Amino acid sequence: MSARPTSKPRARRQISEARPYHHGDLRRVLIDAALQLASEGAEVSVREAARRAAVSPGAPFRHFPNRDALMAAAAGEAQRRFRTEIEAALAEAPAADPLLRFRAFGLAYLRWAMRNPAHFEIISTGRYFAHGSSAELTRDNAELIALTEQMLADAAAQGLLRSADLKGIQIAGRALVYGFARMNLDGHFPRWGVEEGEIERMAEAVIDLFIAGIAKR
Amino acid sequence: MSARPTSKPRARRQISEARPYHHGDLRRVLIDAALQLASEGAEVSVREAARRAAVSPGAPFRHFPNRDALMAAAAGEAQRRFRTEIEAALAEAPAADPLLRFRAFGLAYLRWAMRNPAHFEIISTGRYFAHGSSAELTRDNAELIALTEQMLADAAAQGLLRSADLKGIQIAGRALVYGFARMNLDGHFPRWGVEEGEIERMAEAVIDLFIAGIAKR
DNA sequence: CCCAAATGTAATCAATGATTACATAAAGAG
DNA sequence: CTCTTTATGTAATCATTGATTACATTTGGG
Repeated sequence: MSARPTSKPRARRQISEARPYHHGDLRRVLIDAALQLASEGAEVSVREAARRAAVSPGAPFRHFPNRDALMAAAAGEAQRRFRTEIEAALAEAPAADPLLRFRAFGLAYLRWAMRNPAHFEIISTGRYFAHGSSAELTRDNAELIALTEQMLADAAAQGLLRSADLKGIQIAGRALVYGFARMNLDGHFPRWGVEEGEIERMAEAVIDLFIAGIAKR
Repeated sequence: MSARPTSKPRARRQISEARPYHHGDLRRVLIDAALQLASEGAEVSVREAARRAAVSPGAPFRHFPNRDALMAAAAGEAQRRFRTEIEAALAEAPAADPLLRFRAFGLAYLRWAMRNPAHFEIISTGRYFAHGSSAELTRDNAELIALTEQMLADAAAQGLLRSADLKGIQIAGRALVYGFARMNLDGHFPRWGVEEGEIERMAEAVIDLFIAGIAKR
């Protein structure tokens, strides 16, 4: 799947021409263009992606059956980056304290969402493609959720939690970070956008407030 | 073009003809059509709204300079209904207990959002129109926020809160309900959609969990 | 009564998602 | 190496949509 049989360029006609007939890896370039467009705040259109790839308007449809499929692929790529960042943060968090790990998860989540709002929107919104359409994305997301469930279960086992309603805590936690991230990209933090660090500090405060709320003391 | 219509029925011109040249109140009808379309899950297009109003595709632009303006007007209408419901709920809540009022606010918020997801999206998303474009909507929203701030301030004054970080609590509360509402309409509650009451019960549980988290005990 | 403003229609444009017929490059069989 | 097959890109085209412009009709004030 991943390894293309990198063939040796036997016919090197493309060097002489400014634009060879066959694009190197159009699929990847289109995905990157879509992510790029999204992060510029622009409408993501198939044609504009094709334009950026210097390719005809119909070419993308050789790689994606429709616009949604392109967006789903872009979402998959974004999700992969998101997950990488989460896991990196968890790798640095102390293995012993589930609540600290929970906190690290939430911080990494919000930090990525603050810094890549358009990518976060593509992943989360279900507006670009039907959410069930990408099995990979669904599975990937389910694994992240399972991670947090495990942390909460560990915390409960260690007697760190005030309430036994783990499901409720988990939903509330998800809603909290999701809501904060979406409020940011939906423009509900009007004046905070100016100073960059302010919003991330607020995110940290909100997460700490939540953890303090669920922790036994 | 033989018989001229009757002399001067000031307000009742549309009764005789099947479709009079002038629509009764096209502006209102277009707004309703837009809301109707949204709640059907369809794409809201100016043309479709015009189609539903049995009017030419260009007619809406006599009432709204562009699509965004129509959506902003629809959002204004939706927000009015939202606020009406919130205030009705607050009117029934006990005046003395700020935390109970806070809870009633959250419940009414989520209940409305669960039952009118498309309307909630139009209000919140900033995707149909620039959020600052409708001063009325901005002011209206600010007043609702001020309401919750007042409740929290009252609660703090009565010594009901565990933390003194009112701003943090307020943002967290907003993020919580906003996130829950958006998770619902973004399709993050996959299997819950089937049974109607389940999701509202979960909403209540989440709100209670939050209130328990911020309350002194 | 008449005219000006408001409001609707018809025609038209540019952009977009999508499809189809055709062109060209790449890969493999012989 | 040559020939065929398949993957991939182009060109042309279509329907839909937001938007604009010229024109038509109604309404209401002077």
